[in-house]
Formats: sequence, C-alpha cells, structure tokens
Amino acid sequence: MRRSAEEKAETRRQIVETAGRMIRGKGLAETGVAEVMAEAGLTHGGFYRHFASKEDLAAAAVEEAFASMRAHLKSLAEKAHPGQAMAAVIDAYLTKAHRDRPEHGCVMASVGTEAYRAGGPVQTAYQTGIVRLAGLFADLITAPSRREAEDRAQVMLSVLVGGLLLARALKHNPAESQRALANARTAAHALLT
Amino acid sequence: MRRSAEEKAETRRQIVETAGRMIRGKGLAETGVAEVMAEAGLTHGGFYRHFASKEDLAAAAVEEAFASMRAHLKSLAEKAHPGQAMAAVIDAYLTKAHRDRPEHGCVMASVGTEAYRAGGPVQTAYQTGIVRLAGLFADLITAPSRREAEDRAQVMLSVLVGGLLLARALKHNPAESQRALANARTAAHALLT
DNA sequence: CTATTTAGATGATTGTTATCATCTATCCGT
DNA sequence: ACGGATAGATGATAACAATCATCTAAATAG
Repeated sequence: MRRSAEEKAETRRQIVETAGRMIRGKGLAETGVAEVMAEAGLTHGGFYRHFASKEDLAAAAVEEAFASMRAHLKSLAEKAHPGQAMAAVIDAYLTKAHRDRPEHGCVMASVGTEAYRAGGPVQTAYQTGIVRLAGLFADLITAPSRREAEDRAQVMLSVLVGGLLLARALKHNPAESQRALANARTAAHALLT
Repeated sequence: MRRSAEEKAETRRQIVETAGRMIRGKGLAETGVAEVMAEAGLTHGGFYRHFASKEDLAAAAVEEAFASMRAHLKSLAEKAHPGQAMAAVIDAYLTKAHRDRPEHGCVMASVGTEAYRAGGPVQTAYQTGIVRLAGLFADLITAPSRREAEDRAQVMLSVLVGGLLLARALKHNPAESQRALANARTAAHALLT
C-alpha cells in the first residue's frame, strides 16, 4: 500500500496536526501513538516510517501548534484598525472560546507545565515557540525602544497565559472564571498605555 | 508489622508530602505509586491501606501542597513591614529559587495544565487551592472594596504564575529567563499602586 | 515494462504501572 | 495475657503503550 511522495507528506501533516490537537486537549503523557494514528485514520504500525519516536512527533506537533497560533494572531493583527493590533490579539486570546477549546489554542496554556519538563526536542520546540510568540507581541507593541517593547511583550505574555490558566482552573465556577478573563483583559489592555 | 495509630497517621503524612514533592517535580502522570512509596521508605503493597487510588493520593497531595504554600506565604506576609505584605509575597514568588525548585513551589506553576484536565478529586482540590490562594492575596491587597481587592488578586495571581511559567520555559537562556522574572516582578509591584 | 523500494497494515514483544490477594508480625481491646 | 484486627511486605495480575519485525501492494527508477 505504498503512497506517492505528496501523499506521504500529506499523511505526515495529518499526523502532526492530529497529535497537536490531542496533546493540547488531553496532555502529552495521556496522548498515545496508536491513538493519534487511529484518529488520523491510520494504524499504529506505519508510525515509524514518519517519526523516530513519540518524542519526535511531540516536538513536531508543538512546533506546528505554535506556528499555527502565530499565523492566526498575525492575520488577526493585520486585520485590526491601525494601532489596535495588540488590543485585537488580547481580545482574541482571553475569550471563553479559547478557554473552552484548549485543543485549538495556545500550547503554553495547555501543556506549558509538561513541556518545560520534557527535556529533549520537545522542550526545545516549546522554548523556541515561546520566544517567537513573544517576538510577535514585541512587533505589535509600540514602545520607545525595541528593548522596551520586548519587556512589555514578556509581561503581556505572562498576563495572557496566567489569566487563561486561571480561567480554566475556575471553569466549574462560571462566574469566577469569567471574572478572571475580564480582569486579565483589563490588565492586559492597561499594559498598552 | 502492624503500627500504632499515630505511626499510621505519620506514615500517611509522609506519603502525601512525598507525593506532593514528586508530582510537582516530575508531573502527575510521571509519578508512580510504587515510586512514591519507595521514596517514602515503604513498599508499594501497603499503599491501599491509606488511599483508595492514585487519584485519591494525588488529590490529597495537591491539597497539602497548596496548604503548605499558603502557610509559607502567610508567615512571610506577617513578618513583612506593615503595608508591604503583598510586596514581600511577590518578591518571594518571583525568584530564581522558586523557578529552579518546582518540587517545593506553587502547584499552579508546576502542574497547572495537568491538574485542570484531571477531573475528579484532583481537579476539585486544585480549584479549591487556587480559590484560597487568591483569597489570601485579596486579604493582603489594600483596595477601596473587597470586590476590588479580589479583582486585583486575580490579576496578581495571573502575573505571578504566568511570569514563573515563562521564566521556567526560558530557563535554558538564563539572561532571558531572569529578564522575565524581573519584568514580572516590576509589573506585579505596579499593580499595587 | 520490470525490479526495487517503501507506505502503511498486522501482529509480536517488552516494559511499565495500577491494583489486588495473601502473608506475617505487631498492636490494641477485652 | 490473649485473640482478633490491621500496617505494611511480597508477589501476582492485567492493562496498556512504545517500539520493532514482517508482510503487502503500489509507486517509481531504470
């Protein structure tokens, strides 16, 4: 059942994307190779034609998930009114939708505590993804100097991730959860002035 | 090899405390029952005399870890100069020491993404721990109203956790990691004015 | 058009881990 | 002091997951 080169590449993309979703939704350790393959419509056996190990897949998935989030936010920022790019990103990040769909959201807020511990290529991909995300934020923030923009970007990232983490933790108390989102949103916007 | 009632209680405390450290250090899924028991100087067999399941132990460990952190921060706040309580907490939370010793630190920053997904008693203990931690923050923050103090406490918690998470993610780039800590510290203090 | 390569399926294998049955030596109620 | 109860040890058991050997059919090189 050999496939063409493009078909193989497409299959690989499917596996990576599926893994990215499952990892963000259920966690790194809880996501099994066989399960990912099944979800992608394949059997577990062919896995090692694409990846050397589960670790390799996880690293690719983390990288892809970060890239996809950056692309999404970037396009959002470009659509925003001039001077409102970062504000638009804030309002997109700190939403109920993002809170309730971790499998489609930010890696840092869904598997942050597992990824920094992972070591190896996963940790590397995780760190790189964050650096680039912070870089994007710095691009969108107006400040006296690049250095200052980067500093504000770090704080911004902290508030967004921390706020989302808190909102998720409080999810079973909807009022408090929404309050956390709203408070983080206010604080994030305040950082822009 | 039966033990007295006090000995049993002490053993249980040991197990819970050990589990709390290991879970925060290596993660929930990566911490095995047998491993915890061995670290506590016991064999795995006796485990079910103390807990109904691994889940039960994890819930107890999360609860204990939050309680211990609250006690630690509270005593710190009481030792601080009047009006400087929350400032002292900030400076204790956003340190290299805390960054480098997750096994002795904040649950939210070490297993936050795993715990909110866990469901059952672990999720419950996690949520309760956070509510109480935020409550402590609100007690330490001076504001026009209790409601306002709670709002600021939520933002404060987001900045602290987000900042620590970021600093840990960037750990392999020491300069950036320290910068993240410093930026979060500045931002947190700014919230107090 | 043929021979070789290989994507993916099938089916071990190996290692790990939660859970439980059983055993034994000690504590505690009587 | 004695007999039942039980903390903790020893040793299964039963899932489950990662990895790999082998098989197959199709694709591509020549």
